[in-house]
Amino acid sequence: MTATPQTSPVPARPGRPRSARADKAILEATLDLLAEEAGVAGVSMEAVAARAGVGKTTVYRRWPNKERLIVDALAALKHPLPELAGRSVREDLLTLARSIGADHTDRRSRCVWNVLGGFDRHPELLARYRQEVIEPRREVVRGVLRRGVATGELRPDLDIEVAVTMLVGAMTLQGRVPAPPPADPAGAAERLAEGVVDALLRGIAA
Amino acid sequence: MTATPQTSPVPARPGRPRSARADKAILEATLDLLAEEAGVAGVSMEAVAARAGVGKTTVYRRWPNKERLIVDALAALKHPLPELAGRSVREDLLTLARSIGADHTDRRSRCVWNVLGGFDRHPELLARYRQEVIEPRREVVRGVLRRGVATGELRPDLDIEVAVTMLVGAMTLQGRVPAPPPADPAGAAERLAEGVVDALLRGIAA
Amino acid sequence: MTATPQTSPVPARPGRPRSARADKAILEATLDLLAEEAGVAGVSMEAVAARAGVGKTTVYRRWPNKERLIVDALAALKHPLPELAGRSVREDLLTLARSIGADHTDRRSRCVWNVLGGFDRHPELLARYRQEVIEPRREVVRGVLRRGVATGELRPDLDIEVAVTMLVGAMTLQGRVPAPPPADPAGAAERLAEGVVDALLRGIAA
Amino acid sequence: MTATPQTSPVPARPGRPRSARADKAILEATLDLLAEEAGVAGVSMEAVAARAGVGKTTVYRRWPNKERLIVDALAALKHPLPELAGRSVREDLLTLARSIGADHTDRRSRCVWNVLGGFDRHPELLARYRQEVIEPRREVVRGVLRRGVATGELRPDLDIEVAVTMLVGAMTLQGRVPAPPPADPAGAAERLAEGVVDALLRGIAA
DNA sequence: TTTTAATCGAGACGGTACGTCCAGTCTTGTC
DNA sequence: GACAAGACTGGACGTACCGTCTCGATTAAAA
Repeated sequence: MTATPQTSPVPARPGRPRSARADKAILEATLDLLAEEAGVAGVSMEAVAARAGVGKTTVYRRWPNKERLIVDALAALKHPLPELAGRSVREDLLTLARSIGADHTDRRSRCVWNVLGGFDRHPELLARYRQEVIEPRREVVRGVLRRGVATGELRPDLDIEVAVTMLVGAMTLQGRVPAPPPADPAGAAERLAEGVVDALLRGIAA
Repeated sequence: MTATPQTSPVPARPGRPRSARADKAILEATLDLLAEEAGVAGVSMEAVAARAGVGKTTVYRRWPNKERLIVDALAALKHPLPELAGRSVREDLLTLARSIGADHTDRRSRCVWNVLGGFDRHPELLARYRQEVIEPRREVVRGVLRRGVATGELRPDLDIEVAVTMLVGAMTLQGRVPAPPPADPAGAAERLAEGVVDALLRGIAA
Repeated sequence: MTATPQTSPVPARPGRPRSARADKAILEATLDLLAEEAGVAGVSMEAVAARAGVGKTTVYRRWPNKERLIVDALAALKHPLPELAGRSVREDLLTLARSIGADHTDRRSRCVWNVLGGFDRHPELLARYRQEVIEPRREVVRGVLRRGVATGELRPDLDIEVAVTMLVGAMTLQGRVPAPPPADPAGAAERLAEGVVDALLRGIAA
Repeated sequence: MTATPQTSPVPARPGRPRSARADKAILEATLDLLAEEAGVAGVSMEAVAARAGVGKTTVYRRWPNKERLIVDALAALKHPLPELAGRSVREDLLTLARSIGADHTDRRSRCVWNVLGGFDRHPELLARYRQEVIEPRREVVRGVLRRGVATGELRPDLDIEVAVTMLVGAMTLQGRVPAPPPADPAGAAERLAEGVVDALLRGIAA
């Protein structure tokens, strides 16, 4: 039984409450700037504040520095986890592969990597990003694989972590390192997703 | 014995020749700074020049901007491509997986990603990096897979690009996204390499 | 006996009355900060409110801005006008010279000038300060001089304003412009007061 | 005999020399801003840099903070010491009184006080201003008085410091403290100068 | 006793300026 | 010419106050 209103343990902090509109405007502005040509480099606290129609103070009151702001903006950006049909391992993995692929294809999400890069100096930030954004996604994949092992669809001796990393790694890398991105990145991602899931399931050995 | 100045086919530009020592000192300084706690963020042209004991002019005479300098420094860092025994596909893939893993495990190489991130705005740089650093490595992997198909070790209908991406993606991601890196990253990388190659070869389906 | 509430011509506004303690605390805090090492520069409305244990609103409800607050604080600080014996012009002028000197010797009063400086932009403030603080003092000096003329102690053709300015100017300047202030500022002020009054009375010509 | 060029002990510092134009532009801009309606409060380092057409860095390279810059600007502003005829003490004192008066009448000089005020926290600045600007002027007055004593024009027992302070104090104060400044400040200053010198010479006693 | 209305503290708001740090360029004199 | 030194413009960084604006909680007199 939770506390009743009159005994609420969170008695509303004193002072003027923070503006929810400001919160939203700042995040929006950040994402906007991120999506423009300059990418992360185009995000400056001053620009964010200006575009959000907000004082710099208001930004700094909520986020202690640029990195933190960008991580939060990015976290707000991740596509929601997809619904899984649960009919077969193959179908579920395909759904997940597509979803992860989408997270790395669209204009704004691509720059997650830029930020992540700067995290060598902010280990606690990277940790937070991992915990809040990455792990939940990996966990879903793990769940599908575990279920597959249980139902006998997958090998009983499967190293789940390895399989997760292969799926996520392949979908993450796509469009980033290989030769000039194709004219039709979405189509390419789709084909890759299918290819990866099938290769993973059947193996590549003859 | 290299060509003496007077027989050089490049008839020796007038004025003082560029100092080879400066070139080296600058690259070294860049790598040093990269390896320090601040990572890429700690690399500023001023710091590089100062540490190299060189004027800023001298740096800018050779590299037009910070990104270019860092790419070149990083390129000098990549582990050389390993020798392949050629006895079996599995053995060769394992060798390659280890090598790629190593490229993303050690202190300095990790920050390649930071830089890559900033490349959305410098497509020609990303292209150059892909062409000079990444493609040669992918090509080696491709070669092994093609040979495997030819010898019948691998499925004849194998989608080689997909397989390359799975191998490289998995090894690239390792240690980056999953929960706090293990105490023994080198050992973990080794285990991952084996797991990935085997999963890739045999598939994960029952 | 002062007017009782019910006969008061100001029939007590509705709502909670202003706290007299707050008034005092704010003025005290201002003077405190003024007296600290940072001087006027150390007085910020936030610091005043904090030190007075009062909300910023409470300060701004009483004083419209920093200048006004500081003037009022300073006005509260001026030494009261001294009693004049009236036995001789010399004695009275000496008393006044000492009093004015004291106003410019002690730690907090010194900074009156700082504030006055900023008044070029607030002419109405300067006017108020002149009217409420300075003129009353000059008027006392004027009175003494007029009386001296009347009693025949001073020249009949004396330009009173000039004489006032000389006395006040000399005592105001002391300790401010000349080389490093003496170890014993009070003693120096005393000697200066005597010297000034005598030079003024007798002239410096042979 | 000073060092010849080739053995110069100041062998020209390495690097690009500082731009003399920038120096001048910055000082000009500062004085400009000082003279505008806002006075000292209108002088911000950003405004100075902008108006001087110069980067903020360039200002900060030369002056460590706003106070220092303003003092230097102000010092450059003082009217040059007047030539003294030397024919009589009265004439010379009158010349000096007028000069000092002028220093406190014109638009820009008035704000010297504002700045001086802020010096309680920068004792070394005040010291410098005293030494470089004020003392030279007092010294000239002292010289005239000493000469007067020597020629017998002034009392042999004259306390020179007191007389200096009276003259300087009176002329400094004029236009600052008394009731609203007259329509014709220059004329008023002239009349005050004469009145002060005469009162000083003859005394005010009957 | 219940309004009613101005007070209180706390603290968020949009701004402006501070003084610092780099990027990339330019300008010296020396080698 | 290249070199080291270092000045140049420009612009973002993160901090500190200004004067204004809500909040919820007192506090007294009026109803």
